[in-house]
Amino acid sequence: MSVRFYNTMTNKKEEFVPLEEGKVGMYVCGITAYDMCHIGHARSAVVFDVIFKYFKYRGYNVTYVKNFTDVDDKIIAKANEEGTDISEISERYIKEHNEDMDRFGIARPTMTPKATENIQGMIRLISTLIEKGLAYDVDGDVYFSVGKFKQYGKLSGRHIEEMVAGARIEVDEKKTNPLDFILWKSAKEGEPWWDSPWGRGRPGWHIECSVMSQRFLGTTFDIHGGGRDLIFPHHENEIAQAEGASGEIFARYWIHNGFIRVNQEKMSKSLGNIFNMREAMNQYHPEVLRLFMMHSHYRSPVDFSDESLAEARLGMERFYGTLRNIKQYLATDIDFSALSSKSLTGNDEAIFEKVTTLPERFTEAMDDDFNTARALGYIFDVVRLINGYCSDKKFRPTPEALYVLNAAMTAIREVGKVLGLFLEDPDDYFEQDKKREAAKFGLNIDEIERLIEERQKARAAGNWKKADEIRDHLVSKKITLKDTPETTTWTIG
RNA sequence: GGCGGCAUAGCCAAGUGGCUAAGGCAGCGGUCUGCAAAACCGUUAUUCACCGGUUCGAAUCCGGUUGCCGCCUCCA
Repeated sequence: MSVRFYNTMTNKKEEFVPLEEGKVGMYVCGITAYDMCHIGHARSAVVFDVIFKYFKYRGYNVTYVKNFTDVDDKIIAKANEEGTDISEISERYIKEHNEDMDRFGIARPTMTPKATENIQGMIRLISTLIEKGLAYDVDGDVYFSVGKFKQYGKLSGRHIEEMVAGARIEVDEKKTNPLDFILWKSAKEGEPWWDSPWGRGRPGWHIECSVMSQRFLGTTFDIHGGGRDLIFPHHENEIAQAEGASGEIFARYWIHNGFIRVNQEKMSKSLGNIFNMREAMNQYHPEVLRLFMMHSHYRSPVDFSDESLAEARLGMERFYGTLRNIKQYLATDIDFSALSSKSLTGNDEAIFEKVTTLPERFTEAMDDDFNTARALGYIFDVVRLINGYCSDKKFRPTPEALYVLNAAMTAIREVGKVLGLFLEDPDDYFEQDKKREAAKFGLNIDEIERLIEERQKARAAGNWKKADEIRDHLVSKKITLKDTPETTTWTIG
């Protein structure tokens, strides 16, 4: 079996055959460093983080390159606003980006090049394009001549003539064809610049990705990814630049993630419905946000709302609840180290078989276009199975049972690691959750625990009326109690 | 105007030619519990927006209709 996924270039699911056996070269368009990251950036990061981790899980040696755009109009505007230079702005937001992504459980890519570190490579590529007659220089501005690249539009399925007729394109006197895009911009007063054969200026947006991807991954490489909105014009232009210059195929497979929506609308700055990552992480555990995203296929749009996040939180509670349960059983001093799967019989054996084959089902789901939703379904199956196993009246924590539970935990953790889930200690997870929820609802944890203690005394005395009064009071504050013979635990929400 | 995507139970969401249409949330009945909660068991779509067609057979393929969304301008 091999990994299959949807290739935007062909609009079909295809079997993935890497250029070089056992290796994957992947380039993903990163952020323009001029503002805090929002959950849309987080989704893209999660999608490619999971793909990165999954290829590694499948035994590939992956080189994952994700760039930072650190020179651009918006960065310049912000720098001018603050009376500083662009590097201060970009460095600040790259730092914020890394902090957010780390907290989100996103593994650092193999390489994270910056545009400004690759200006010479861009100048070389632009020069080649001019030599080949695919680009032209007008007063220090260099444009790509779209009409000269026969395959223009092959990724997005567009045709040059139709786009010209489409008319929403700004008229620029300097361009031969209104669809031509800029490769090099001449510097205006007060803008950062680099020397070039066409005078002082800076690169256009698209050129950096053509250069950096090929620099680190080769002229032709395996996978290029990014958000759906980058298909046109960004990725189309990257192809034109790279393939126009080299005459060879640029990226062999294209992966694009779907968008985050809010109330059925795209989340965008112009609509003012942006949720930034940091804010979201204060409201929900990063794993809850990841679970929410992975609940849907990576190419589908997902609707971001309090309801959907609350549901993801409940799902997370289910996973961690089972892991906590297993952890408690394993904390006893029953020794199961001498056992092997051969020692198991009957139900123990059947459950063991089912849980230890989870990675196989997980792989089957992920091999099919990174189907995280189906994979999660399989993990939920194991959770239900284990909960049933433990809650059976005949269940006893025998060494055999603990051996099975340990295998279940190992299997869940193994696949969870690829998805970036279940990485917390279950008790820590619930502790964090409690604090976060308490802060959200303005509740005082000490006060709650004092009331619970008071209720415990009433319960011990058989004063059910008082115990229930206290519980009702807490329930009205969204606090749920769970009594066990010895103690009472509680959760919010 | 051009290009593309989506439509599956109360909600979220897999499934893209053939076993009983995954899984989660919510609901209902039961087990457990002082009562609850959690957990478990059972139950909840003869049916996959609508209309035609292809096929022995379609949620899945084809054509049309309706609705929603994205891209075509910076955008993950």
